[in-house]
Amino acid sequence: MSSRLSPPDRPKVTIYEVADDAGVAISTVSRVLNGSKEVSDKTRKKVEESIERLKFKPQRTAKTLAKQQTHSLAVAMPSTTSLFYVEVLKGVKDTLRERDIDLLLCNLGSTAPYQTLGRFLSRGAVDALLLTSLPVDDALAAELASLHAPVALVGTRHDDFDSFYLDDAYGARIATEHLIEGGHERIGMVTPHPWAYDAEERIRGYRQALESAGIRFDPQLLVAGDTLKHAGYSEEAGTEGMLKLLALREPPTAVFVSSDVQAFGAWSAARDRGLDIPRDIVICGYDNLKLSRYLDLTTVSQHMYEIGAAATERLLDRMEQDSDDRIDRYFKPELIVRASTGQRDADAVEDTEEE
Amino acid sequence: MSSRLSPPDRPKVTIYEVADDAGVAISTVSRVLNGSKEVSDKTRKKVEESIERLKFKPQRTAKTLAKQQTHSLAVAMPSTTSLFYVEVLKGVKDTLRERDIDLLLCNLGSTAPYQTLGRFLSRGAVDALLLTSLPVDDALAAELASLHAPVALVGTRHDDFDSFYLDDAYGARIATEHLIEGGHERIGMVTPHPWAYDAEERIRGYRQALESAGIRFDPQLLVAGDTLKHAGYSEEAGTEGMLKLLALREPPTAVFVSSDVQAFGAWSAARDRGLDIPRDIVICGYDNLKLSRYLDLTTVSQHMYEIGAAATERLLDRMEQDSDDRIDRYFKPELIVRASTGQRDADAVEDTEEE
DNA sequence: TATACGACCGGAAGCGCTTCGAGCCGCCCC
DNA sequence: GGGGCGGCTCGAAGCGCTTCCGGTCGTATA
Repeated sequence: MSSRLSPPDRPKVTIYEVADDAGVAISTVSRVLNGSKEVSDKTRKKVEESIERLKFKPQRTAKTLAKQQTHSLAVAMPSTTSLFYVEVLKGVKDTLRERDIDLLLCNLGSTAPYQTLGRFLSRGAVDALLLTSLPVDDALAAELASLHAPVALVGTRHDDFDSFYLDDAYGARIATEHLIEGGHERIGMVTPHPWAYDAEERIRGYRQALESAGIRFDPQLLVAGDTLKHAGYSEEAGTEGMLKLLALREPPTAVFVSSDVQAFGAWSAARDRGLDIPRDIVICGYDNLKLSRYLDLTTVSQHMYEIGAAATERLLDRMEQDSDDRIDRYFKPELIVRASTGQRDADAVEDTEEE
Repeated sequence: MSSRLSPPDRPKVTIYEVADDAGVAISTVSRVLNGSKEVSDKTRKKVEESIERLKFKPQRTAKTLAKQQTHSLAVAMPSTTSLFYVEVLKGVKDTLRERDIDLLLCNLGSTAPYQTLGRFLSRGAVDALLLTSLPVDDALAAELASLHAPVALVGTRHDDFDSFYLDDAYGARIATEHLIEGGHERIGMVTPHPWAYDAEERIRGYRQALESAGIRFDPQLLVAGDTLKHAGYSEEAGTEGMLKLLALREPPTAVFVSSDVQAFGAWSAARDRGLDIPRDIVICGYDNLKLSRYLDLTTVSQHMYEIGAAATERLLDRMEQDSDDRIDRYFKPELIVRASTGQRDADAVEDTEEE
């Protein structure tokens, strides 16, 4: 237990040494560090020279304690490594670029997201929080409020916090309508276990579209994750869902899958059964992952990057000037038609890779 | 400028309140907090009750200052959002799970990775660093050493630091050999601008394989990123590279592409030209992204997840018990044969999604 | 019964920075 | 020439924890 927690022997050059060296008080050093104008040019110069000579680097942690600000922004997401969130994260990171703000990652596993988040927040070490996907109930709302730090919600919403979310119902509706326009009537849907708000919404959109077209909703055609071994937005879930649909006495001729990743799984399941896409069965995904283009997968674009960027922007604003009004903004998804639903590839938009 | 940097009015309950409430000294409270055994059961209980009653949460930042430890691990990578690094990150995160350690992300853009890293490190707020891909020169080595914190290198190596890297030459060699065994002699290669060590190595492996097979190396068949508009491991780079190869008087019949992402680009370029894969041209990628399975892309697996996990494990070990010996471990890539090189899909391994 | 010792706890000095109140000095004004 | 006013600087008091140093007991030992 007494493992030598090496008290690091960093050749600590502190603000005191600088002050000594420059022959001033530490408060003066602090002032030049922070660009206060209450310092004469002469002493400023002197201090700057000492800083340079001593290679002094102000220690972030001390400032943190003194100012009660951590200079960090946390992003909490169910799975940092899911392809979906990668896009959001990229939006965050790009708008954080060049800012002197640390990016903390918090992974809410899928098992106990609320506890994980709670534990993370109780460490009390963030100036702002971007929370994705997790539905905000009253308990969580209270916890978030008690942070006394700006919070932005992405892909979920709550009256008390800035919310940036998606019209999932709309997205599902335009996807389903597209399938209907393609002449399909038996349209299946594969969706994850709806522990998240968005899943419900997409189901709603799907049913709306069917209804408007006068197609009766057949419960058999709706495969939800909670009836499968694999839940969530995984490929395996997609595979399993598709197999279940194909096993029906009267299988669907078109399938709307709740995410591209699941769609990949569904796709390979169909292919393994010897089915040709789109000849024998058509598939429409959701998310518009960049890679979907290579499968020629029709899908729904969610502008995740933009959302991540917008939310971060807002957090930054509120970090330096808090405001009481709440943003409540939602993004409309967009249908991207490709070959997997029988249309010819008509990709106009080419998003450019910046990295 | 005098933007009200809201001095948060958090109902601060500190260790002092707890001490007051429990009728003990703050040092005792601290001892209870840290599970010191030098405290009687009676007082411990008393203190714990006060903590509970007051809902006291020790403030991480104060501890940080006092102990000179930040309880955080930073991961620095060229592009946090590249699909490649996502796997590494997942390995990191999974082994960090349940540990009371913050995960900081540092994005070295591709423009000025060294500066970006330098700036990040000078903030001096990490207990450990996992650095990927960036070649470590003497200046950087010195900088890293001056951190006085454990450092692990992934995908690059240096004598002074724990290194976990890949035998890129070997990976490229087995890929190329596979193509040769398929009866190909005109084998192209698409590689990014070699600002990274691995690119060179892969070129070396490619040439080795050709040489062993008695095939003359044709410079025309090697398309490097520095001759293209799009550099790096992007799809666009792959597309452009493939087009360049196809434009040759005598185009290759097989192409080894340095990354799966580029391979996707190359793939679609070939397809757009009306070429069938693998009938007209075969393609082999590198990385074994999960999604490559859906394109049936032959590729080379790099075990990125395992590497990320191993490196993190090591960092954690050294955080609590530093050691002077250096790990120098490299991982052998593995060829994954699929339909894109004319073989029938033989996927045995099914990695399971855990999230 | 005196001594030693260990368990337990309080006090106080940091950790390295920010910030506020106060002081000094030179200058302008009446 | 005295008072006042700014510009500039210093000193010291935090920020909320950790930890070392002693001190006070109660108990075991001679």
